[in-house]
Amino acid sequence: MSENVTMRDIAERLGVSSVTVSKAINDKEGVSEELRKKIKDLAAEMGYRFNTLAKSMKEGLFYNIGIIIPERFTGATQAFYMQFYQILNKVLEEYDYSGILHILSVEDEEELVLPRIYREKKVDGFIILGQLNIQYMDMFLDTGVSVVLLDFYNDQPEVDCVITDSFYGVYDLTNYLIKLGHRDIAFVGDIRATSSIQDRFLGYYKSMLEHDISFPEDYVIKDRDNKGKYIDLKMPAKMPTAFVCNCDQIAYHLVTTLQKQGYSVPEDCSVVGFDNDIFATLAQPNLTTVEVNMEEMSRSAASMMMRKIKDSSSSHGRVTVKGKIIYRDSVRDLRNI
Amino acid sequence: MSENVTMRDIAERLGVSSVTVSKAINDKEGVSEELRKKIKDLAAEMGYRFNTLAKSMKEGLFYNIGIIIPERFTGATQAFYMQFYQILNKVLEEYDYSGILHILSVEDEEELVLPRIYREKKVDGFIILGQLNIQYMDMFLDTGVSVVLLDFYNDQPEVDCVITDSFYGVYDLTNYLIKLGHRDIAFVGDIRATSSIQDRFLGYYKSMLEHDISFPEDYVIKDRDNKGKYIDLKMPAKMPTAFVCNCDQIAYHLVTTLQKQGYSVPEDCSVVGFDNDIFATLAQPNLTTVEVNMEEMSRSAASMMMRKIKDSSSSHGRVTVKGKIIYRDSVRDLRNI
DNA sequence: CTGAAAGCGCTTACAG
DNA sequence: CTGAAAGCGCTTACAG
Repeated sequence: MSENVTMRDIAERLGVSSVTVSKAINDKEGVSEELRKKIKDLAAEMGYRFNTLAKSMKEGLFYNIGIIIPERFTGATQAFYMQFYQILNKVLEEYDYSGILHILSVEDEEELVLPRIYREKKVDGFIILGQLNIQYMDMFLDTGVSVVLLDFYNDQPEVDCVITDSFYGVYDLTNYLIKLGHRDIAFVGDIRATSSIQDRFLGYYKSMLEHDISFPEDYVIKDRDNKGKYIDLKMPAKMPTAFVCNCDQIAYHLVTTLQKQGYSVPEDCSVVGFDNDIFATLAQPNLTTVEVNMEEMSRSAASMMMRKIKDSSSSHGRVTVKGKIIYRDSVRDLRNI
Repeated sequence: MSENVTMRDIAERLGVSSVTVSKAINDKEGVSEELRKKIKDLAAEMGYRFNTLAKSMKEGLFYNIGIIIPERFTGATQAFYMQFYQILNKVLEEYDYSGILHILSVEDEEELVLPRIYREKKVDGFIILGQLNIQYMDMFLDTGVSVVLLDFYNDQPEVDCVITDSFYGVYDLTNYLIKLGHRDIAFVGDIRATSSIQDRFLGYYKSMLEHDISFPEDYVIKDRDNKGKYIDLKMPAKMPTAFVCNCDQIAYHLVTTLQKQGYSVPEDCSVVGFDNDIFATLAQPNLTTVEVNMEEMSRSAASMMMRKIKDSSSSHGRVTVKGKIIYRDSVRDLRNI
């Protein structure tokens, strides 16, 4: 039914011009209310569907945003970024935009291959979700397309990005542990892997410094190899009373590992995570963690992007969105013992 | 750099027509190899990017497929369909198509609101990933757009869909349990919830029938309420030696529940799942399960869709893709006891 | 092998 | 309030 009805078809049936139909349907002025209603009614009756493409052609706008996620951050066990994408997509809908996903394969990232949606001009800009290697980033920025980085940043302060407040998130969380009487606190994460893990470590470090607590070198526990693959966690010589993990997934692994070694959580060791993703509630006990506010971050990124599309010279720099500590059952209060 | 280079720009610089440029760039005949090379080189030099929109306008093709997932099947704990989407998207790329995700909200599904990408004609067809309510389905099919159902089907045999072979998958799995000496085997799943759960139940039932094993009524254990929310599992009066679960997620919950009640898996009870998703390896012990072949299913769905786009009268009906049993550690061999 | 003309379905800017 | 003309960047069908 209703194969390809155009504005012209409606115009002809009503004996008006297609310009008038366009004005009526787009709620622009220059049409009497009476005619507008007649046109809209007929459009509905004829099963008219607006053709965004034709509008795009005129305006040079595509009403699509490319969303790039490096393959490394996807896969069966990594739902975090896909969930992020989902929320981002919903927010873009509110601007009448679609988010076209592009998973950047490991090879394409290494060989600096730009995504097809770039080469074929299908999008007005790109939101990059998850840290890319530096050369790829540089190439991308060189093309001059509108780019917003989401959940990471690079060393150029003028590049627009939206990040979660890793630093203060972990800082607050570590302060909380210290307030509950913990002193022997370890950090789990490869502090060279990504800028956000680094910031989380620095938040932990600041809290420790402020409370004048020193810690041995083996209290910084590496959790992945150079390829980002998780490795076995090496416990410190002196067992800490609490572990600050750079993400919930590794916290989940840590809890399992500890329990296998005969430790109880939180009785023997407390564990906190970051992200509030599926692993936070999968872990037994459920994890105290920092919730990443994906919705708010998506809103920031989307509105940044919209401004950039309208004015490509607009620049916003780094925007930080605060997370929220979610208190659950993985931390023990050491004060009244 | 290179703001909006068009074929005409290239043509003017070379003193040829844009028709020739078009032919050269699209590798169509009618251009000398020499000229073709010159044109391609200049295109690269000028940073030319092909404008798919203009082509779309001429052809009436959008080179996008809408992928609809009901909101119910998404969320932090349900990575399965998002993973499916990801694979589907990659397969569509091979056809130079993009998959535009649309999460269908619960309200839109109930109020029969068609997605914006339908109303604004941004796609050539829809792949629906996950069972929708009947009225919505009917409305969708009534519009006449190309639709392929993925991972479910309805009662109209002429509607194209690609499903995993639930029936034989569970049938094989149950046979396997019986071969290992199990006789008291329960099924976990609401057999009215979706057609695939029903088929899984029937596969179980067929295997039981064939082996002439009867089972009490409470061996069919409901796992969710009418809204699809998981509920507490009610154990049968007589404890089975094995449970066949309709999916890995519920199998994971079952394992946890059993362990809390003091049962060991697989020593006291064996448990098998379906899907081979994240929950299969999250469960301790890891689950024996049926792997859904998302890649093969995506390929079928994509190629079906491509044929429908070329010839809207083409029809393929129900296509079944076989899964594979993945043997892990959640089943006990009862034979030599 | 090469290209002039027409058109895909809209919108913008202008004239009446 | 209403509409004729031109154009967005391509491609198709045809002529030379």
